[in-house]
Amino acid sequence: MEKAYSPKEVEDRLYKKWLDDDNFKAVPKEKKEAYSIVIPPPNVTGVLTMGHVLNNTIQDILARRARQQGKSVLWLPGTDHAGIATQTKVEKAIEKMGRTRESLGREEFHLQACNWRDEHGGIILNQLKKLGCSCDWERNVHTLDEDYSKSVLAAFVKLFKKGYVYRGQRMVNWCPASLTALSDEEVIMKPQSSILYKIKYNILESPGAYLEVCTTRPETILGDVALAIHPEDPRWRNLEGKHVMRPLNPMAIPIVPDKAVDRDFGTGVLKITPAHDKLDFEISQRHDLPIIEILNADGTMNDVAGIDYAGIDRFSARKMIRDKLESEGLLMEEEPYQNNVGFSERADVPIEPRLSEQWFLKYPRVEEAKKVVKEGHIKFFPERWTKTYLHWMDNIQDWCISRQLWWGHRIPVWYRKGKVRTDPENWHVSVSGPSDPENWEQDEDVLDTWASSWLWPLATLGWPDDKEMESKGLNYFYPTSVLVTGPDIIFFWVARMIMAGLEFDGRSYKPEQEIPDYDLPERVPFKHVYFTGIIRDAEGRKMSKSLGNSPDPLDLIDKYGADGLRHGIMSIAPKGQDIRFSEDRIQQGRNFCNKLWNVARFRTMSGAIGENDSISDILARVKPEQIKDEDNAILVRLKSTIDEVENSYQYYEFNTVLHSIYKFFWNDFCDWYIENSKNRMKDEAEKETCLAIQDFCLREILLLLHPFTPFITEELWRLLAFGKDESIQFIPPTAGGEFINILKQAKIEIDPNSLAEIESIRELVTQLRALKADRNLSNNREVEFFFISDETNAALITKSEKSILEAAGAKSLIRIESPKSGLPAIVSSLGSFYLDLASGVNVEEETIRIKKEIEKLEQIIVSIEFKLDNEKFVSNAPPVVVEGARNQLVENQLKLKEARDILQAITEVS
RNA sequence: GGACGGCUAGCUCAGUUGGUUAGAGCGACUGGUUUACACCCAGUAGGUCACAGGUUCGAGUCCUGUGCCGUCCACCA
Repeated sequence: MEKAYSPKEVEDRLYKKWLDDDNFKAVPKEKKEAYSIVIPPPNVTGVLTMGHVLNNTIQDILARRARQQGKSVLWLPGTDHAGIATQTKVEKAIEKMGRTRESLGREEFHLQACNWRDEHGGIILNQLKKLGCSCDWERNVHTLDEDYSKSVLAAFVKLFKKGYVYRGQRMVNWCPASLTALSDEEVIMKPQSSILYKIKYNILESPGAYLEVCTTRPETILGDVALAIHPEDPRWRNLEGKHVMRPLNPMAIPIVPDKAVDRDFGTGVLKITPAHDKLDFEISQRHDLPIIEILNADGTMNDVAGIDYAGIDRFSARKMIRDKLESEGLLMEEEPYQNNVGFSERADVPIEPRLSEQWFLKYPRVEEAKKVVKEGHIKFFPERWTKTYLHWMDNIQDWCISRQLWWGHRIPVWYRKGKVRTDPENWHVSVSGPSDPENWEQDEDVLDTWASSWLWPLATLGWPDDKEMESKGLNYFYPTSVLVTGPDIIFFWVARMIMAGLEFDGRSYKPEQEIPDYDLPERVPFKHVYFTGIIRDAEGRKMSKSLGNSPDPLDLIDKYGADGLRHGIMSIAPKGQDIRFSEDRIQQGRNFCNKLWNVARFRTMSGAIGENDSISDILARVKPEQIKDEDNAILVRLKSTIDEVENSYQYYEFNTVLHSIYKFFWNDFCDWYIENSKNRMKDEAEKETCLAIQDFCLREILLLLHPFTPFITEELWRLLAFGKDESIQFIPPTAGGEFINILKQAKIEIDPNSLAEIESIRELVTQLRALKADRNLSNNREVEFFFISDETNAALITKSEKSILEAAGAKSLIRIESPKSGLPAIVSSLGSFYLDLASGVNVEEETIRIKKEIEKLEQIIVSIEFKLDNEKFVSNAPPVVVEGARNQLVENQLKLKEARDILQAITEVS
């Protein structure tokens, strides 16, 4: 074995072997419990980010843990076509070749996009393999696959037939860069520094009189059709029914009363531009006002805006209009103003509210979707996200599902050629299209990407095709066990999947029919949702490509190994809290692997590997009469570690799981047990038992660690010959509940008291080491200690003498009756210990040291006495606590006495 | 405006139902290569648990309020 662990070769070799052996293949087996996870599909053309690393490491841990526990595991991988994002990328690529989307035409563009996807796509899947992800790759699904597309269209058709899908002219969020409508969720509000302009509108009926109107968007004056005032605002009592002159493209427009106007904002007068503002549109509907569009789809002004502005970008036009208003004396005032402007999530440009003809979805099963989460058929981890979820569900709005893109699932609606499209009489809606296609033309739009991914758990398992569902095991694997995702897509994806899951599962309920309670748990798409934290950089900023603050995970794998990366990221991933990334932690992950490697290396150097095939083989090598306190203690700690791990998994507390294992492995096993065994193994009689206990612990450590660091654990599993040809992947760690029994079968009784004894020995050793280190004697192994203690402790010290001498680095421990004068000393729970110093002690320093100790002890004693003197404490606190306090008092009083004796002994010298 | 989260050692964070003297890793400092590991070992220093009240025998932990940081939702032109 090499001195340092080198992951590269091991990882590539083992991953290939796992694939060759079909270890990740999901097979429905009626007798086994199913465990299933569907991957949150990454963008097909995306590359791995730290967010993916976290998210997928968690899924892999869960999948591997389940596999160890003998469950039949499905981890289903796949990718998302990511409509806008991918189309934008492809358009840019085409642009470089001097072409445009339009010049290619729809079919050619689609072909190009597929080529581009096939070329750049799938990179991320290979990156996941590097990370060690145990997905069933044969089941890989892409949202634009033929079967998946059929599911998407089928869902649309079903919802249409139930009346949940409708077409209509509505105010939508329009992205002038991508030239498509967006859902509300795709709009991000950003605070902006704008200018609030106060503009003069002359009142026609009262010459000389005027109203002042505030706006941040003076260019929309061109589309004004009215001014609105609050009907109960006393300032404008006489204005109802009068008119003002529109300051640009002059025309008389009415003043209308509407309660939607906020009297307290600005001047209390609102200009109405129905075509370009949501509220204005609603007001215009109430007052039967005309709608004047002044913008083109791409955000430039149109012909209606007038010859001066046509074709000019909205922001340039704003400046021109501001100047024009000023020159005409209509600009009363302008002041800097902070307001929120909606931006397109993808294109990052201000969106335009725009009136357009779109497809909308009224969400199905909203009430049931709330119920399943409220009643715990779906559990969120951490639980607090349920509140966010329910709040959104309570305020749910219809979903604009059509996109004016070419990359996606084309809406399965056909219109009769030459007829009015708005009349449903002329529609054909089906998955396969009309039988006489020559008489029809298909809707040009595609569906929102989320309107395909909301079917992910169902469609990847073959829904709605009976044969597919059968072969893919929908009945067996659905509902999936857990969904692991970020809270940022709780509305985009999680909520929608829940509704889709409840609506479609093969059985049919009419829309008005409630799903019976007993059926709800069977229809949810997943039972648990684990929300990860968001990974931030050292400054706390969200990692993003544009900031360039995200490290490339492959570089990290290269430097630290996949196991190191996984270990590092999991050690800093608290439950649902944002994560501040630092490469140091990944380095620690690598260091951990190296430590593991070396302890195994030490094991192979300590003696031949014996029968290690199974627990009983290992334990058969133990000679019960050779079991020492150290063995007892490490076994007790191993048991409690297993218990802690089992418990933490219940709550998805991965960093706690890892921390428990880490502490046991590093602090207890390596730093104490192994160090101690070096001495013990010199004795041939003890050696065999000691090695067997080492092997038993190592075996369990590897098993516990395997989900986190799969490669190195598998490698060592083979090197240490645990299980002849069997992979570690399918072996469960010893269950906490079985632990004692398994030892009993090997005739090993573990003594729980030994742990406390060993702990006090370890504590003593630490104090003795410090006693030496403070006098610059760390390296001197020839020192002698004198000690004073009672019979019980003296017996314990004698029993462990060899360990103590070895660990503390000393020649002898000599029991004495009374304090030694002139020697530095410490007070431990096992008695007071004096360091025999040949050269004289620095009395002054020693005095300060021991006085400090005395002071500390006195403080402790005072606080305990104070507590015990309080009758309310004695009568109210649980007896265990009171008893504990009394014991402490006695113990510390004893220590205090010893400390005072030491002080006296020192001062006697001087 | 509403909701949620965070504030504990220089840094990053643990601290599960209130109960010993508040912990870990990193960093700092001191000392160490006797054959597992310097990606290591031993030791030291470092904390008014954001602040103010309250409940309690007892509060980092529960309650109320305040401040700062962050996220989400809504949005007034």
